[in-house]
Amino acid sequence: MYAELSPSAERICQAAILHFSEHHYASASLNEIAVAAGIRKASLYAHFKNKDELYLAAFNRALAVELEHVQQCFAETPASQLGFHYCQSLATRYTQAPTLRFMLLAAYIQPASLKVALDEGYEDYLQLLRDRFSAALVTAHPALVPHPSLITQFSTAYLGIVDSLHVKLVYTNGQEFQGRLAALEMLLITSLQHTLHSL
Amino acid sequence: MYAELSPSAERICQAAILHFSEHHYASASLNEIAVAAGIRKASLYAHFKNKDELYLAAFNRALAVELEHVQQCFAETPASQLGFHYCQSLATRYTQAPTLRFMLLAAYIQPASLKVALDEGYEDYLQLLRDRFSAALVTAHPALVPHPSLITQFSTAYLGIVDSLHVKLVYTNGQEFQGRLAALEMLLITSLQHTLHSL
Amino acid sequence: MYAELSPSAERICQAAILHFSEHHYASASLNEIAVAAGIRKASLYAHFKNKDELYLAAFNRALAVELEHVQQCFAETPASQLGFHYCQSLATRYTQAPTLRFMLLAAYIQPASLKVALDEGYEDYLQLLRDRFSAALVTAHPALVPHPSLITQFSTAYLGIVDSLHVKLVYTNGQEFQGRLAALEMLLITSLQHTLHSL
Amino acid sequence: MYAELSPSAERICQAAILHFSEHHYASASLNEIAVAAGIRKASLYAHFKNKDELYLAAFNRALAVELEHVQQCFAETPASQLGFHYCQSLATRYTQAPTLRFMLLAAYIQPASLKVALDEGYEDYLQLLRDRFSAALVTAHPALVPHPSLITQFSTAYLGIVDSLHVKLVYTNGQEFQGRLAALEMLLITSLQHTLHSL
DNA sequence: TATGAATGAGTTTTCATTCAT
DNA sequence: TATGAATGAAAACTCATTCAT
Repeated sequence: MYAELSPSAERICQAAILHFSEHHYASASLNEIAVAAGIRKASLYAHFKNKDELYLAAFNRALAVELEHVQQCFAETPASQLGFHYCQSLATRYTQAPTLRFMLLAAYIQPASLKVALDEGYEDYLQLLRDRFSAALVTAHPALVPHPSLITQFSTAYLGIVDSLHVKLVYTNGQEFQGRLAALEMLLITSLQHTLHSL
Repeated sequence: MYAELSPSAERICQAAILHFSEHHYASASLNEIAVAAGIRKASLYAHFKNKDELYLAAFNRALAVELEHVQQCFAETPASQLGFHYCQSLATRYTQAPTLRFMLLAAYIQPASLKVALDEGYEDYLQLLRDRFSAALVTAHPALVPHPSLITQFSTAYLGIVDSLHVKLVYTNGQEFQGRLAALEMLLITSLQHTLHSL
Repeated sequence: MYAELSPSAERICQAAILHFSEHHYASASLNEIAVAAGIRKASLYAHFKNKDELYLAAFNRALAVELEHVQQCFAETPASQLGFHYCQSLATRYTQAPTLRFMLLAAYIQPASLKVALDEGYEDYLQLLRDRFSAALVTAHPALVPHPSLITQFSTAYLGIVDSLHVKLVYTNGQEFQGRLAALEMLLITSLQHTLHSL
Repeated sequence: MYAELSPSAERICQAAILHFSEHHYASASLNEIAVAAGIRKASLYAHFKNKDELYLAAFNRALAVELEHVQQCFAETPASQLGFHYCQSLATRYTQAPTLRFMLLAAYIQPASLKVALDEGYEDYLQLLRDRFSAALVTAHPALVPHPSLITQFSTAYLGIVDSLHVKLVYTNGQEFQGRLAALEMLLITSLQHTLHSL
């Protein structure tokens, strides 16, 4: 997925993730990242060609961590939960994991030069979510198997719900998160029941 | 709602809205705004005390425009549409109206010094949406009137859907917007039918 | 001594004196002066050609006020006081009269373009002091009349004492002013006695 | 007394002393200092965090030089000179040593943010002068030892004389310096004789 | 006489990047 | 691999001055 890094580069990357989770690309300071990593600014360039490359490396690392978290969430819950365990995890994760904050920031506000690469990365994240949700959906409700368009529709809705929750986290630091989650979960569950009934 | 501006200040404000819709606060350039408005950088300061004040003035203008758009959308459609006409309008509006792009950017990524003012503004926007949706909901389905908690739940879900669509616009410039809208609309509609049935 | 000014110009001048007493030429702001005078910055130029001219006008006014104060001090005290009533007055005057603070600031720190004019003005002030002190000295001690060089020497010393007190005011806001005054007055008085004895 | 500086920082500091001796804090230009030191403006910030820090560093250096000069002057003259060798040295020193000009300017006109530090520095200078003068006084006239209040009074007067000479240097570039020095020295000497006689 | 608007020149400061060591 | 020093470019902001009204 991404290049192996030397221990020093790894340390820089961690500092960068933390910094980039609080300052978007343009207002992030390489100096602060370097100091946080225990080196001087000029030394960064021994590890990364420039700001773009460091940003990308940090993003890929953050992304990998979040992908792993998705995997775990879906692995440790029964299919009947339909991905809402992951939704539930987002609130505390957002406050505790800079990787999530960084990934969302990077997905929403991109420097033009990195737009393509960042979009692709975030698409990977969404695709994984879609796959896991779809799998859980058909496992929990095998009756849907003959209706792939319904599966698509519900998983598309699920992705929409996740993004909606992300937004709540980003712009209000999580207030009212639970209310929105409950309302949207209710929507999906009842809609699903309705749909299953009418099959 | 906001102070009247002189013609020059108005021109600057329009240029600022356009610029701020493409560059968040920290990476926006007063120089570029000035040039776009046909004046020199120093002349800005005859109209606005500093970057913060210009940003706020531009934000309030953009917000007013978006509030007006919400009003119109809900006014020109039957209640049975349940706010989905507004949702539908978002895709083209996002590409054509810098006011919407700016409002979203300002709501998601805020300079610390303006956080409170910007949050309040965006809350106004959300509150208006909630009010209009609730009104349409009870108009279209009077049976819900005795169940205020359901009204709250559906309108909370509606706001979540709107935010979710915003995100699709922001991070992919609208690709797959229609798919997400269809899926979430389906969710709400079927869930609503289900709920109405079981009353 | 200086041109008559219109009432508006007079008001500006007063505001300028106050402002210049707190900010030396280079860091003074015409805008602040204008606002303090109740007009806009551009209107200053209807009364004074530029910053230099306003500065000079204000200086000349301040100087005139201080000259008048010197006159009064010497007029209202017996010659035997030998100018120490004026010295004594300096401490409270410095805190209360912006004219004194401005005159000293302008005498010590001058913009190159006004050096000559300001120096001349301050020389007038010193010359007046010298004249008054000399007059008092010969009045109090007629025995000195045949020794003009002694009169010169003592009045030169007196000017030195006044400047020394000014400095104490300028750089420590008057702490220890009384101590210095007492010490220098003692010096002059005993020296004078000694000199008179040996005539 | 103050931090050791790298050779480059030292060069910058020298340029700063020269510049600050001619322009007080607010009207000094970092650009001119940099150019005088043979570098570009931005490079200053590799050596000093900001204007304040550079100013303070330069001031401390200038102060140290002046303290050293005081030491030397008193060391190389017999006590009977009573500090007037130092007074004599001031005239040429003022024209030749930017350190003296800078120290006086910084003592009289201070940026608010540095007031405390600069005052302390200048107090050190005055204290050293007082100590040296007192020592010379009692060495030359042991009869004063039992009268500490007289010693205080004469040294206070001495400091007043030094300040008075400074002023002459500052506001007239030294014209009439000799006259003032002679007059004030006469004052102190005759007053001292008178006092000694009457013990 | 007053002023709103405009501006060129200047200010301090930050930053990503380079390069010799 | 690390870094001190240097720098061009850019940032926000201030100011004295001008000019049409």
